Amino acid sequence: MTAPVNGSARGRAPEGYDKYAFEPFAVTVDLAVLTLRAGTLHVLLVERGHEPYAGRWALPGGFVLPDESAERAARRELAEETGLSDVSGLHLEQLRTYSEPDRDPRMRVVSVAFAALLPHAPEPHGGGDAAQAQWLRYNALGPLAFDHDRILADAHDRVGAKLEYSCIATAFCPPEFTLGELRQVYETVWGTALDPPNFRRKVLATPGFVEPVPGAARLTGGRGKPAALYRAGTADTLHPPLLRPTTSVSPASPPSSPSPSSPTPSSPSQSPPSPSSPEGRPA
Amino acid sequence: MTAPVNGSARGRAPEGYDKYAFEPFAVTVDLAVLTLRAGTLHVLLVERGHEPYAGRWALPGGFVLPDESAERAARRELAEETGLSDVSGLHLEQLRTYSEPDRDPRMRVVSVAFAALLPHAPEPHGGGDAAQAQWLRYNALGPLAFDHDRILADAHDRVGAKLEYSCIATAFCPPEFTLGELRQVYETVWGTALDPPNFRRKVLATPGFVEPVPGAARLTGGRGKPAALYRAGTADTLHPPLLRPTTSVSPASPPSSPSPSSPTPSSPSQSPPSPSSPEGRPA
DNA sequence: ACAAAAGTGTTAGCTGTACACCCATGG
DNA sequence: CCATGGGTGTACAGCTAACACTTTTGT
Repeated sequence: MTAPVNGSARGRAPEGYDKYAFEPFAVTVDLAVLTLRAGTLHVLLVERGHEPYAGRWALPGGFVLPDESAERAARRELAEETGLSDVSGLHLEQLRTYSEPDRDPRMRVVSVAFAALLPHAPEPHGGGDAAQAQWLRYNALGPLAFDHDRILADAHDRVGAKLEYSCIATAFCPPEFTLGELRQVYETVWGTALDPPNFRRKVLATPGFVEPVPGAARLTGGRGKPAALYRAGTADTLHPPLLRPTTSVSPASPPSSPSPSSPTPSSPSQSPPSPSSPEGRPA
Repeated sequence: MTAPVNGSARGRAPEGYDKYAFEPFAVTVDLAVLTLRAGTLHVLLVERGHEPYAGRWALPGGFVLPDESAERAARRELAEETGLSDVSGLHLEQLRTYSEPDRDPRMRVVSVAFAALLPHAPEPHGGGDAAQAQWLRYNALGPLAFDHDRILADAHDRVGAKLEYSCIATAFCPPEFTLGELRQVYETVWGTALDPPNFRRKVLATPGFVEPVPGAARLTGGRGKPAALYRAGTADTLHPPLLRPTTSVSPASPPSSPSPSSPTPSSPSQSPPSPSSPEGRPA
């Protein structure tokens, strides 16, 4: 049901029932804003200036206003926090809703969490207010405020899982990018090295994943042969999926990371690997 | 942020701010309770007795109470609606949260949707109240109340996707089941026929998916050779995944259903195939 | 005896993986 | 001219898909 049909109110479903009959719930959004800076995963965090958790880092977010959906609220907050003008094209994904009664000691706060993926990282808004916002390395985080550790870990899991079977990797890339940059997205989020030739073939074999920039455009990231440029395609799903390596070891096997690039996808204060989260294709 | 740090309230984050400063939000849960009856997918629905949408079928659900999480509320509602005594072992999965401001004409209702998977279908509670609850065939539904069509379609997508890479199929089966019954879960939800020998091998090759019931137990579903019985294993992920057939046709290709069993997985009044939903591994 | 479902075996074709190799550029 | 990264080719392992075939029951 959508409204007044629950255990006690069942069947009495009034027309204009008392809106204030129940203890009020605050509905907020929390954003896990992820980007790649210098080849490592970064998260946008704000420093809390007040109790509870004064001085701790927390995910940006805020109240859902009376006339907007959670998605709209998330996009508005994203624009405010990052200072970006057009947030409309950015990838925003609803993670899940966190509703434990004691997650905020002050009152009942139900929070709809989102993951946002940004191409390049503009310096955060640093709005005139007290709270400072900053990009921090995902791998070097202390415990966050509230249950934001768990939310962030869930966001990382979800993004990692979606890389396997969707095209969201391009959401981390600028409008034009090389296949090497695209591969770095996978390697950074997964914390594993990928075989460049095979990665290239996989991506190009998927119809709408990327499309070449026709002009013999090229660009260099330093030394080496100039790479061709690509734009994000129209497809949003990957067939067949691009599975993580290290996979297929069925029995127990801790996250042995034979990756030479990133040390380990160690989450900040990673709550359990969240096999219980409502998504997150393990692998 | 979890509470008072949003655009306008940023930085002022008071200790005991006015709980009633905002228009109140009602927080509810909606349940898409799925089960298999006679080889077809069924959904638990309640008939609305009042406006809006009087006479229409709707998903069961209700308010989240002040001291419980959405998950707890969902499980409580599930117990109430199905009349089952121990709902603790049943598979419950948070889908996503629906928060469009106009989704309920009476007031602002934010609803956390869940999908529940039941093994066998007890006749619904049919509690003494006015609203009657009933199992209805998923393929023969008229438009539901509110945005419940979309929620139900999202639930179906999610369950279909999770069958590919998780072991939730056993959640539809009784404690002991045959591999034929397990295969029927896949065939019914996906609307496609699977090759029994290959399905068998896939399942048995996955370590923790199912485990044989040691006693030379067997059971018959009618004619044919008696089948061995299995119990659900401890694993919750499938490696490698059990992908849907009809897959791998990359370009446009409407849901051509070459399935001899189910006619088509046609959703009730299926909103767009929801490539936009926050999960749902297409295929 | 026949139909139906369980279960075993076998094989052709595809895909992923690993790795060798060539190309173009900066230092 | 060497290191570095882009890009191509190729061969082997493993898996999937398709289907033939045997087993065991009910009618």
